Amino acid sequence: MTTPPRPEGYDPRAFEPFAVTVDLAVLTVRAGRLHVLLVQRGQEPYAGAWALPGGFVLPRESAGTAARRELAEETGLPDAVVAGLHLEQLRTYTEPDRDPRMRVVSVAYTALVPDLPEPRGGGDAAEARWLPYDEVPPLAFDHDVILADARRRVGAKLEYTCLATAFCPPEFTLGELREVYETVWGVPLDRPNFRRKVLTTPGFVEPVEGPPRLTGGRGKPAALYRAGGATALHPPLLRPEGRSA
Amino acid sequence: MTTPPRPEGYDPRAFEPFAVTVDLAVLTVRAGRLHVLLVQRGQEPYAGAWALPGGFVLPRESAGTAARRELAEETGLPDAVVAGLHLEQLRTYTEPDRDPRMRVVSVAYTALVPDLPEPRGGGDAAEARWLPYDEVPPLAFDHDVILADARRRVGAKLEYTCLATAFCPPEFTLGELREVYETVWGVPLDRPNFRRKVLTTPGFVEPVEGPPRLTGGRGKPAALYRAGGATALHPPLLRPEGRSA
DNA sequence: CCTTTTATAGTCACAGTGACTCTTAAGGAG
DNA sequence: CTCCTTAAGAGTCACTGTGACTATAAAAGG
Repeated sequence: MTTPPRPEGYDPRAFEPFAVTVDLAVLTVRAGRLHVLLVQRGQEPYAGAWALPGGFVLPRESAGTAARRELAEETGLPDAVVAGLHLEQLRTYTEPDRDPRMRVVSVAYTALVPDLPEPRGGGDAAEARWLPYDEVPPLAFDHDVILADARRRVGAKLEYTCLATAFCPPEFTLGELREVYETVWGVPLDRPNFRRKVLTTPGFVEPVEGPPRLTGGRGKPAALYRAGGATALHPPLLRPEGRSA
Repeated sequence: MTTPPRPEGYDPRAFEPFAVTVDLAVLTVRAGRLHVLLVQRGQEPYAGAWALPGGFVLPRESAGTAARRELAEETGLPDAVVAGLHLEQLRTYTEPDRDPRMRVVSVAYTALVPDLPEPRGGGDAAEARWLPYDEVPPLAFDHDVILADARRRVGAKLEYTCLATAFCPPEFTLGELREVYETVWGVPLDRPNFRRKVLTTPGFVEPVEGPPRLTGGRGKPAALYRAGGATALHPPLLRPEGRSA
């Protein structure tokens, strides 16, 4: 199955080199649905297919730096947005034949962003678009697997971290925050109970002093909050049932 | 800070190649203390220093395969043990200067094992030994960081998974299982409460039918259990306070 | 005006847990 | 043998957090 090991005198330069790439699963909640940022590939292999944004790590870059650079290049999102977004290493994908061209190891990242302006293509990407998660077509390489892993991870992290605020604009209502949970988990949550839980967890959110209003829709205007200082949720906010959807 | 990006016409082979390695943080509980499997390096750089076991990923190997191979080579642990152990990808370390020789990206794994026979060196490792976690000297490369990350991750995973059984032999007592939690978390747990929690969580452990005894120490002999079918813990078993030790 | 919609307040019962006590079954010392 | 120590295992009680649910407040639209 593999080349026999040569423990002593092993010189990695003697072998065909590895390339290292980053891939990004950028998620957002838009109109009550989970969306993913995808790019349409402009080159072979998989030219024309949709893929996660990403690309090669440069010789003097860390993978995290490369992730932000590639995201900016391929999607044209504003620099301030790219610099400030929550980026988290997900997993590294190393199957020998995952890229038909050569041996490529890819470090995948997950990013959570509030609803953002439409991106534009750039670099290797012919086009960049937000697609609803459940309308995503088969993706290039093993990106379907990466995306599924990212979704599972984000769902789990909502339970025991304050990460949901990363999906919201700087100031948000508890209704918007609840929508994040409902969208990612795919289950409706009880409004009063959700409110109680969030407000009694120290550091999850803090009230914004200004006029307790904001709207455009009907119903009583909601108070505004911003993310608090806490990052972990103790005790966690468990999703109903053991469902992993 | 980095070489300027060259979005189009980028050929990764034109650059100095990356090497890809795996590093393993193998943890066990021995005599009530957390231990780490370390090897003493036989070659430069860091010759003579302690390091996590690991090595280069071969051209036709996945990182997971490489991890098991390197572990077997460098520690001489029995094949059956290496084949059966719980191995989990931790994180990938990509800082450009983490290895003084060349650009090396390392995929780190965490493994949890029951108390095992003393390993022996082999391959690049002059010696292999179990060292108590809090007596670990400064390690080669960025292995201190990897080890600390592994420890934090394992501590967190004990809360919401059944992973603790991976530290135990196939049949174990609830006292041994509790010792795993106490050792990794560094806090004493209430015996009856721990017992109640474990036994009422479906699929965490299942009783072994045989004679409800085993011993060598004093005290009432404990019933034996083996790991159940569950992997997740709902609801989780939270450690006292929000301590992350 | 009434209806609809959403936010916010409050109630009640129950499950899970922390803190604790008590009993049982071994080994060791005398 | 008896008594002491040690650890397993059974059981109690009070409190916290949560799920389910009801009620009120404040907006928009007919």
